[in-house]
Amino acid sequence: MPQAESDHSVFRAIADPTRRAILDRLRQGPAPVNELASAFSQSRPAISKHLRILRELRVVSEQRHGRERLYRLEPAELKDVADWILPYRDFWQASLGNLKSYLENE
Amino acid sequence: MPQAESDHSVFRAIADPTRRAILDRLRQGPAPVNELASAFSQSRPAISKHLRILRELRVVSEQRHGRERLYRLEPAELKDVADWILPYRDFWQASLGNLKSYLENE
DNA sequence: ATAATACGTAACCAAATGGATACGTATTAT
DNA sequence: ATAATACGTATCCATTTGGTTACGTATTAT
Repeated sequence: MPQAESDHSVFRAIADPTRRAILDRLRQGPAPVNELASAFSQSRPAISKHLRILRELRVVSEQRHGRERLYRLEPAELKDVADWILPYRDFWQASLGNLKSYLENE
Repeated sequence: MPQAESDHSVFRAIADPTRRAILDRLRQGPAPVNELASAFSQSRPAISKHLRILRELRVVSEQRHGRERLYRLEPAELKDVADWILPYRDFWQASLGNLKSYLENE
């Protein structure tokens, strides 16, 4: 039964490099779809699909403005990622500490 | 030309919930494959494939010990994720700040 | 009223993903 | 020497992913 339980977490959202780039761009402020599409040398529908995924996971919000749709960063959901990664921090800090000790020939 | 440039970043590695669970388990110490496999109700080869991906991205290391292979967490590469997410922190803190102001009826 | 613009969606497709089963190999137990 | 154990890998398969082109619709410009 090949079924991956279709993970709809924000981890999937940021797995794609294009979506990460979109989010990075949106950190500098909201943008309409065309601007994003022209920035990433992909077709506009492709970007639309990425935006749909980000929308459904609440990582961005859409605000219609005339015939444009402004996409805005909604970083709250990204906190899940930060929370997940936090405990690992101790580990690589420990590793760096060990390396430091080693280099200092302690 | 459907080619996603086959992203081999650590973001792909942690996109899968099983792999995240494996990493979470390894935070408590190294483990042989069978222990991991039995923990996740998947076939052992499936876990082996996940471990291969984590190995190739240097998120875990393998240490042969007799006929067992101990897998150990190597969290250094996860730092990329932490570094990427860091700038977003300002955003959701700002959002929380706004919410706080709003609730305090400022 | 008509044309142009700014999107979303549908349909389609190749490649990647994630799983299973079958098999091979090195190491330990008997 | 033989059997059991602990893996990795090969092969296969269904589903998902990420892209395309074609098309429809709402809004603005002429």
